[in-house]
Amino acid sequence: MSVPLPDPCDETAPVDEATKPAASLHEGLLVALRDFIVEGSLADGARVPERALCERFNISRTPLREALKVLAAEGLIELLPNRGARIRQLSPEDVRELFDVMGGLEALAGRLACERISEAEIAEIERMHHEMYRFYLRREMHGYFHCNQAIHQMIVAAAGNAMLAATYAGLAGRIRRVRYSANLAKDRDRWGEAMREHEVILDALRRRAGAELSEILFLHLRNKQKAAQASS
Amino acid sequence: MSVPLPDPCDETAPVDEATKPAASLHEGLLVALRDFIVEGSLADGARVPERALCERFNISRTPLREALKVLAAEGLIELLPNRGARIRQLSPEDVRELFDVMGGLEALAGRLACERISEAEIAEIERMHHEMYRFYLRREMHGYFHCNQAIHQMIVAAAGNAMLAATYAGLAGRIRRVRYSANLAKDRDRWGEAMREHEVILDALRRRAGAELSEILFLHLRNKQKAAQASS
DNA sequence: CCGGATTATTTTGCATTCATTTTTTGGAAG
DNA sequence: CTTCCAAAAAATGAATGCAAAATAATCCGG
Repeated sequence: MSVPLPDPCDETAPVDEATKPAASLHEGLLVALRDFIVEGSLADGARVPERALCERFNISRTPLREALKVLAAEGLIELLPNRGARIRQLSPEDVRELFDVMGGLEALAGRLACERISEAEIAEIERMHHEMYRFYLRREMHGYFHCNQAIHQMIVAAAGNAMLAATYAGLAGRIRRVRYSANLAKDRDRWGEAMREHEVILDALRRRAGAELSEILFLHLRNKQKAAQASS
Repeated sequence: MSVPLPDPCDETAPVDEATKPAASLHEGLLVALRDFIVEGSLADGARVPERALCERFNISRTPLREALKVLAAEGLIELLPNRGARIRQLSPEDVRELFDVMGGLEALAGRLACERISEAEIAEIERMHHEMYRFYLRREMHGYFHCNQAIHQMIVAAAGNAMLAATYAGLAGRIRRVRYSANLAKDRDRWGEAMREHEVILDALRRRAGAELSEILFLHLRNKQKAAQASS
């Protein structure tokens, strides 16, 4: 009774973020296709078979092509005029650049996180850190990487900046195809070094030393990049 | 003779970057539409008239809708299921977030620029700086802002990181609709302060003090944000 | 005269269709 | 047997068509 006119021009915020998954068919297709590509279902540099994907997702070419255009804008695929799409393969130089940008964004995340992170959030990151440490001691790569990614993700989330999170997620998706995992196996020293860096990161976060954390995070990513590059 | 089979999978690089402008109709439309929106031809929060734009650009709905999807992915517009697109209006919070992310990216740019910038590039930035100073002395806002943007752009370019440049450009496009210009007029102190900050930026760049420049640039953007916010 | 429901119009989303371009296939000449 | 060229086949880019949803307009009851 208090809202007789549900003003049709009032779509500013009411969209429930929790209901997002089922937003629309296009949105769903986009997510599905992105996953399909990021998961590595298509070979690196391979052409994207339009027709096959239409059958695979049971849709016509129109929505598929729309999704393809978006994915191209995101940098996951590239469009060759009159020749369709192909999985974009990142050159070593591209990967280097991506690592640096992600380093810059994580540095920013660290700084912002120090300004607003709660004790509870720090505690959660500490828990994850210790879990990661256990994996490190047992030399369990898979678990270690999972925790590692989770920690970095949590720092980004703790920054409380949606634009940052979105930008970061976009770049993370593009680099996911690059298997920079499994490289530590050949480089035990790097693994230990990374673990120590994480100790320092956590310490700076606890002290809420923004500038310091920012610096460490960037260098941490730089080191990660160097390690990945060396073993590639 | 050495290449009997022009391997159809070898489209890695030959695409001439200089010939890009006329890449394809879709690409052209995308640029045109983006400009059309960024330039402010559509009111903030207004619905995007699909049909009208089709006539405006003399194309059918299919390519237009593709472009719309891409623009939505870029964050310039938002898609309401079954209700079309509307110009995305940035909340003060969004703007705050954007400024921080751009600050983070410029901080990164400054750091990277210090690693690789040439004397010639520094000299060019210095020239622009002095030109900006002249505009400052004469209180010519328009020219001042032009130089200001050019300097920041040059620092990003000097970083020599295409991913960074692309990411930065994307965010810059989104914020262009926000008129944070003309705010210095009401705040002479901020103007002088900004000018002094630019002196420090240039100094750090000359000394190639990466971490220092990084810090200054981020804070410079923070101050810019505060000034914009205060006068809004 | 106003409010609410019903119908008509417009708009959106997707499928289908058409014109070009590209790629493949076939064949003939060298 | 290779190479070049031509025609067939397939794929791409864009326009049109059609069902469903949303918005606007109309009509009827109070």
